Amino acid sequence: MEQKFKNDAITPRDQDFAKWYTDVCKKAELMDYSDVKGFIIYRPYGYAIWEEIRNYLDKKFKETGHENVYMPLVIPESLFNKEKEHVEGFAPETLVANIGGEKKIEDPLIIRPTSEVLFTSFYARIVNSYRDLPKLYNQWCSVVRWEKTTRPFLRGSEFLWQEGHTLHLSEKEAREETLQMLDIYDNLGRDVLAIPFVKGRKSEKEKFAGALETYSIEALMHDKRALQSGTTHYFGQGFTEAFGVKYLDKDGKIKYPYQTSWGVSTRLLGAIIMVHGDDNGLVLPPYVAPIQVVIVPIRYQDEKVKNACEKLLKDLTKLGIRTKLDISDHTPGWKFSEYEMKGVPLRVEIGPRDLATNQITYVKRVNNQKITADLNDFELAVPTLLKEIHQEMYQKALKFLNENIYEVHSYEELKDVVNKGGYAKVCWCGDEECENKVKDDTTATSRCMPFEQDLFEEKCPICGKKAKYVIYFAKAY
RNA sequence: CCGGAUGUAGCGUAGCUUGGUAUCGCGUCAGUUUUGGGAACUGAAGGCCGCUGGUUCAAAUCCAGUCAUCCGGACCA
Repeated sequence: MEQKFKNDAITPRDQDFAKWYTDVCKKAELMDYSDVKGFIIYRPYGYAIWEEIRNYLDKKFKETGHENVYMPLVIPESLFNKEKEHVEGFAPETLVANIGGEKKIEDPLIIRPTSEVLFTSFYARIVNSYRDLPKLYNQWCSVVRWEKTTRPFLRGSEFLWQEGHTLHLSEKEAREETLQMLDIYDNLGRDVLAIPFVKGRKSEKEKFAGALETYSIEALMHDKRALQSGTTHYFGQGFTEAFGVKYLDKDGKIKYPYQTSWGVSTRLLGAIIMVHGDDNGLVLPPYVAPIQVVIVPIRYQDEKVKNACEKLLKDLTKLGIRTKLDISDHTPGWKFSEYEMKGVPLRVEIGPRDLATNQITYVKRVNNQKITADLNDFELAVPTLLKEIHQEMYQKALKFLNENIYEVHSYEELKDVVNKGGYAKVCWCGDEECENKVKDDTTATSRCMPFEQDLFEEKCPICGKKAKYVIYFAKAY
């Protein structure tokens, strides 16, 4: 049996994690490669996951007063060059168009790697009065970064994301916005993706080009490497001054607004795969799963089975549960494996044997637990099981995260932790030199400084100077 | 961008050393019997051997270049 299906088997997760990852991406039909390096095809099953994330976030954004807009794909190079730090951060990875029709374009067009300058230059034209603020804009789009090393979802030359860009009257309000959006991302993990994050502020070295402060949520993958999963930035007035965004305030003075930006991308799909997946393939958290429940009939030609399946499909769909009834010619065993690989959270088996006692069999993808229950109780049972599955997945991931955070007290310990994987929680002096040293010695980088700054050591274990911040170091994607 | 590996049907592969028109399995299609953990039999279809150029009477095979993917490093969401 095992021999027979060797060809399309997924590489075992702990044998070769990278290969396992790409196997899952392709075999669960999330994506495919295109003809251009780093540009992937989002297949319906993968794209649907992104749509669920988008639906959830879009609702949250609107609830907090944001509006969607759409900005152009291209930025004139001359405009892009206006903010020095920002340009220096992105210049090495831009794709530039300089031919239009058959003529050379004198001011070449940069395919947006992010849209700070587009938003800011637009804001410069529409913001004149304190009455025009705040401006709370967001856009769903794709951006292009000319990456050297690419991997599906984790690092692409083009990726899908949302980018929020806001302007505020006061520093306080802008800082609150930055943290509010970070919380929305954190809640997305907790309530939808079943992914717990480590969150906090980035060091000077790791913050976004042009930002005064960057915050991030960081997930821990199964191979114990960190994945930056979302960022929010506080810009202060750097961009608004550079682009001349100014308004006349109540007091008759000309002022510059305070700015933020924030984004999450299709990289989250990578996080879902690498946090929850196992040797049988994908394991999807119920609230983003394109198919939440799959009904596998056994002996579909049996009238009783057919009727029960069709009724259940109809009733569950009516309840708003994304349900699929697979009546294809494959054997039940094939279907079991197929939907396990595709990570469907809950499977329902209906056969003559079940129906004889008016029962159905539920199987949870996350732990393969089988539950036999009365057919008529589905209305309560299915939503309850989905919720349970979500909780179990979250708790499992949380346990894994907590087991892989280590407070370290010496440099040897720090190196040890990051080398074997996981977060080293360090009392750090704040000097970039120490970050560089860790990176040189281990390739690990600082991830973020948690909001709870309970220093547990006097001295920085890297240099021996006075410790100022609690910070996480880890090897990251 | 640097180092290593790979590219033959939808997938996994044989053939390459020593040039002669491509092997096998899975999948696909048709039919029959099947169906509680990846069904069986019979028959059929499916190939610019990644791409471009060179050597040769002849290239999957030899040579050069190029593109893509994977792994490791440097760089970044």
